[in-house]
Amino acid sequence: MDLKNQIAHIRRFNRNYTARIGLLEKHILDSEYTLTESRIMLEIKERTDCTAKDISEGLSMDPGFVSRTIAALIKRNMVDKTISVKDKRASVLKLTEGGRKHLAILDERSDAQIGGMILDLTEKEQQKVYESITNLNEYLLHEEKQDSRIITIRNELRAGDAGRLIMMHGELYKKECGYNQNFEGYVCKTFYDVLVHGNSERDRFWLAEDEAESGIVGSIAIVARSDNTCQLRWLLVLPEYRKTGLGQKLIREALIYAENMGFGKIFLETSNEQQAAIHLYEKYGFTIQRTYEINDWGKPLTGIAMEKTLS
Amino acid sequence: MDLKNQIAHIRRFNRNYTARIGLLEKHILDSEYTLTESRIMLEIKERTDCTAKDISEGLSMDPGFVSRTIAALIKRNMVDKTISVKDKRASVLKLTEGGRKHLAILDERSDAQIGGMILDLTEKEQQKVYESITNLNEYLLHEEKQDSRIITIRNELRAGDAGRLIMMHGELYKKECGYNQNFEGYVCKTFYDVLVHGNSERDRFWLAEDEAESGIVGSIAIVARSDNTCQLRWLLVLPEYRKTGLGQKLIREALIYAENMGFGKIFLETSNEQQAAIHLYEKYGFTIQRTYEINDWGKPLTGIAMEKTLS
DNA sequence: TTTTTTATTTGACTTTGTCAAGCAGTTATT
DNA sequence: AATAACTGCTTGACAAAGTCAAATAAAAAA
Repeated sequence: MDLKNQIAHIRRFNRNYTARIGLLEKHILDSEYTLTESRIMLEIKERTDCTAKDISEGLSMDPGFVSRTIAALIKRNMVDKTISVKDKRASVLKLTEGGRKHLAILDERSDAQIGGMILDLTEKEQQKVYESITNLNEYLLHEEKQDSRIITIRNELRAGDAGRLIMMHGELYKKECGYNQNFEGYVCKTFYDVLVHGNSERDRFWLAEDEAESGIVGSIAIVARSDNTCQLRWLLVLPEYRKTGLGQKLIREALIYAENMGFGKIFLETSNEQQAAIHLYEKYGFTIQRTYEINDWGKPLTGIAMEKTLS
Repeated sequence: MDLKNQIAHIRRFNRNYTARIGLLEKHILDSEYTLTESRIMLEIKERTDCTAKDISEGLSMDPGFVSRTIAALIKRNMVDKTISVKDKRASVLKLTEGGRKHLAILDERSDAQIGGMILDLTEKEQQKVYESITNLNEYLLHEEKQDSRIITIRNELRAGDAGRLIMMHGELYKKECGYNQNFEGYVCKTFYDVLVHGNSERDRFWLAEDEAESGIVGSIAIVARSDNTCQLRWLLVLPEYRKTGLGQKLIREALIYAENMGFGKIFLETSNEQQAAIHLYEKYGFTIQRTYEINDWGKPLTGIAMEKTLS
């Protein structure tokens, strides 16, 4: 991607977007209070213990201008001012009941406008808009991604999921362990086995998805291997989602299911490089049964078979 | 995804982004000419046969104000005005040499600013920014995606590619033909075969990528099946990229490679539902050798084996 | 304590934007 | 063709928004 091209693309977007948003904002905020007054009230509402300085810095306005505008708002009984306890030069600004009411009206109108922009989009398009905005927030504005990610887990395996899980395995194990494409090929085989020769009544997948992003962020599955024995497979959690308890949650779900389905034994296979996972498995009652050599994945590895008796 | 939440997300972005961009713009455009003057000159530059009305509408400014500002620009020799041939009330505005020079300087500065915003991003992040902006352009501003998509074809199969191709096959054939997951499982098997048991010297992949989007948009591969015979596999072009000649290009690349590698015969397998593909294959010299039943993919299909002799 | 810095205010501006009236040319209607 | 309605632009009179410099009083640093 050509840098020059990219810059032009961004600039064009900036011009159009700011024009559009500016117009909307103007249309909405311009009521009996001027745009600037409304913006200042908004700022007061958003900040705790807001001072005049906060506003002039936050909205990059002239301090004198801010001072005057606030004075006018106080006169019109939209804002209250009390001298700060910490610093007797400064005053803490608060909205009055009237100020809050006014903003509530603007809020509603603004919500309606934005709502109108995304209402006729399909769910998928809305998702894309959300993700795009998150990206720009992160990369252009350097805003922290808020941490309140909502992860949902679904059981149904949909078209493309198998491929995506293979892709995730291939990419991740390449990146983190340096495995070669034999490994991805091997994962293909495991999915072939379960999709074509599996037992759809007893096999089950758990796929974790982040509500704010498209795609799978974590997975696990139970595959029946005999009447009494099942295998735990494809435990994977994307790096960004580790240390959140997601891995444990997936294992717990899988174990509960395995017990409920009446399996007496559950086993899994991993390698000596997956120490974090092994500890997790041990925590949930798996013990190492045997080890073996793996030489196909680009470097010598020790395969580890673990097992747990179910009640 | 909660609508209320989404709206709040967008609004927060709007506020921050317009504030940021507005500040940048102000800083840059505010030279010896005021922001408004520069913006008007920009508008004149962008439009062909720009009139005062175009500007007042395009930038949503008061006609009177525009008139005065233009008069000032004319006086300072940045803009020329000639009475329109079509309408003697209106005047066509053009930039003078000086106007163009001035804008060129601003352009450079603006480019530098935007460049600064994306310079310390990784290639992948830049790609994400580009895509995000394209999305917002399309979904929020309803700008047409420009059609000048640049498609590049690479030969190297990277980690995750196999999984992605399986995913694409699974999703697409489900959506377009209603195939079930046995099909995706079957595709897994084919990738297992080539990744683990294939001949990396003779097998080859062509993966088409859109420069402006991440991910693969089309694929094809040659797999050696004997010394003399190879198979054409995984021809796929995403719906949005069809009718662009991409499919043909992929086939041609593959055929040229097959000939150069000294294969005497090339064959492929498809089904009766892939009529468009079959026509393409026939166009490139493939003929139907035999047909057979396929009953595993969710509905009865006729498998079709095609073959072509290579010189 | 003295000096410097900081948060705000005030006065004197300039720039930007708005509104209404008017003029000359264009289009529509009778 | 004559009239009316409309349109693109201009102008005057204002109002709003924003800037700059100086002043004040409290806080922080030397």
